[in-house]
Amino acid sequence: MTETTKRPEKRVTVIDVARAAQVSPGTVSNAINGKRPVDSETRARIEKAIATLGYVPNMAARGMRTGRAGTIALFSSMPTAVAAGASKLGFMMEIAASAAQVALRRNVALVLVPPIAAPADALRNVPFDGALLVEPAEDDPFLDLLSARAVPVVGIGAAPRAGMPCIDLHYRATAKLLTEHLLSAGSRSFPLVIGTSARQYYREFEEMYCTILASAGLVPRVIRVDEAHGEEAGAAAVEARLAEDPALDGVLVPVDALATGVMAGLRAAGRNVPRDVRVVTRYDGLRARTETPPLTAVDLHLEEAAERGTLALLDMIEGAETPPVRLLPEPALVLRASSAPE
Amino acid sequence: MTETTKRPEKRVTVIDVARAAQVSPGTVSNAINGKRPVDSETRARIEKAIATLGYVPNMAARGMRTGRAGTIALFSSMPTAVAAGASKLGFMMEIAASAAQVALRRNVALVLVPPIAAPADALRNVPFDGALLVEPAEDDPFLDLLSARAVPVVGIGAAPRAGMPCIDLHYRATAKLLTEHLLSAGSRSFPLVIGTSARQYYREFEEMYCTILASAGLVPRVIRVDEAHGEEAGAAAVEARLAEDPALDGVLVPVDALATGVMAGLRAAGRNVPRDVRVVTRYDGLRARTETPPLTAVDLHLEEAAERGTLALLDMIEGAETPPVRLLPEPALVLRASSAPE
DNA sequence: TTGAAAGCGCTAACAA
DNA sequence: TTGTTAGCGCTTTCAA
Repeated sequence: MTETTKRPEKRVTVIDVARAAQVSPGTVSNAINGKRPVDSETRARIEKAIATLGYVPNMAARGMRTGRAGTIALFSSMPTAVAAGASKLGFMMEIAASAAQVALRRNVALVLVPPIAAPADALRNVPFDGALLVEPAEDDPFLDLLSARAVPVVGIGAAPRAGMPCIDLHYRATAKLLTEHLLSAGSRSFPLVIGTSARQYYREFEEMYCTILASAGLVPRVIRVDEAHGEEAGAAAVEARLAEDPALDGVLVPVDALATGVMAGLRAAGRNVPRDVRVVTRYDGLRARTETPPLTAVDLHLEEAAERGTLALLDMIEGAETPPVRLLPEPALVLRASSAPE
Repeated sequence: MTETTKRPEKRVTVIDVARAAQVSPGTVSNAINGKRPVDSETRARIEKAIATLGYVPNMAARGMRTGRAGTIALFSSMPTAVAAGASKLGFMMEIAASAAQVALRRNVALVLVPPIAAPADALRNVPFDGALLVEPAEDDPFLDLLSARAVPVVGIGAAPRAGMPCIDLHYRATAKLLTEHLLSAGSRSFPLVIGTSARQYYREFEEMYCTILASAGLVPRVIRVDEAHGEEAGAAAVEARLAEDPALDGVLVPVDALATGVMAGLRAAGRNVPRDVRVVTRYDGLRARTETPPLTAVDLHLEEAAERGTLALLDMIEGAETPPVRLLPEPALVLRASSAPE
């Protein structure tokens, strides 16, 4: 039984390449990674050996040495029902598309973590060097998971915990924009419809809305509906409200899935949008654009938010200090038929 | 200098946990992974030690032993210009959302790889156990990368190379559906507008379109435009065609970015859709839905395609044999105003 | 049910 | 510019 007969075709390793190229494994490594200069002739031999043997570096082993997974994770925690349906995770996916491209330019890949039942379990074997958290709730289950991993985290929206760097999505400015738009379009009696979960997003919207209405001499009215029930909850809420307030002439409903529900409720109640009632929402996604009539919404500059968040995260992973909050351009109104002025 | 004074806070490892729980590292591993039974009392000690020390397993080390990265990658290679713009990678992202959820249920995460300039370089340090390839071109740069990695691959659309398992997106049936729809809606002179790259998608569309038109006694006309030029190319193509054929009364333009361009071209030429010209496209994404008027498109069952593709891939990774082609429900027409019958 | 020990493949420190 | 060597943290035999 000679050496040449050895059967079990093992994985080709640096050692095999080194032997074939008559150099040491360290030199092979340096030829591949360019961390140290390698003589061009030596490099040629190594490259030839790599090609001949069909060597593919073992990422896991490399990761073990370097301490890098080569990936970052994007988490989105919105209640599934809100995210699902027509716009199917649209908000998250819009961020994901940009983040993935930016990260890849720095040789890091983006891992997608949509809302799931048992995150800790599902991610048992999934390595990542850092995380982007999209509009986390304050009791977000992902937060524990991430603090256990002890990796850098950047929030997109607002920081759920003090000290977490984040890309500010300008909740207050957005609320102001929409509330004042309804006012100037002529609405005088319009509730704010938001979800029940604990989110800074809701809190700041509510605060801004109430302040503006009060100073305009109007009565604010906040309706909370369970996002988990999606569109139907939105429809039911607006129908109930119409019964109490037949003079209702607008609805500010930032969550797009609820907005679609509100539209259905108004249709069912025989109200015309925008003639009788104006409706505005926040995220300018598929739902807002394909509603009949299409909904006035807000350009949040999500693409830019994703890019900055990703770059900040990559910097943190590489050990850089990061300013806690990165600024975005101000949100801009996207005017559509649902809130045409009188 | 006592043991308690050791300063450099090192990572907590199985060894530390084992010491604290007074067991061997192997037992800690088994307690965590449940591969071997562990006495419940012992397990309790280990769990306590893990909690106390804040132990987090090192995924890279685990991956090195098990040979699993814990991720799969989703590649999409469509020319950027087509994918970008309003519907920003919509097709890929729709698949991604479903695939990510299905994969996570099997404790595997999805890595997103949108079209990029230097894929081999960008993915240098990114480990994955398998790949989904969305509508690959025949000379797709990702194919080399994947064969170098020697991981299982599943195509979504059609297999670019013989032997690759794939989820069939029914190109022929889709082409038939759209062509016959235009015919039965009353169109008699309608070109097929497709891209210039080498894709099975285009080839099968062309073939089916030509066959049907010929057997209806009509003259097929195929217009190829460079997808990289996006909407403008579509607009220019249809305007040129109108000059040659003023009787043009329909356009079959499967690529949605080109369809948007065709619509713009028709508008510029003063043609009304659908009164003068009917337009139909394939992917029922943001573009089709928000065009004015909205475009007739096809329900490709992308969600189901993504799910089946992902499951097939995971099975392959686990060593199962996979039938080369998985069947999907037949594509279904989504009728919209752009092709209303006479 | 548990322990001891080998070693996965790579990179980085040190030496030459 | 290159070689030598140690060891990252884990799982998995084999033995008890």
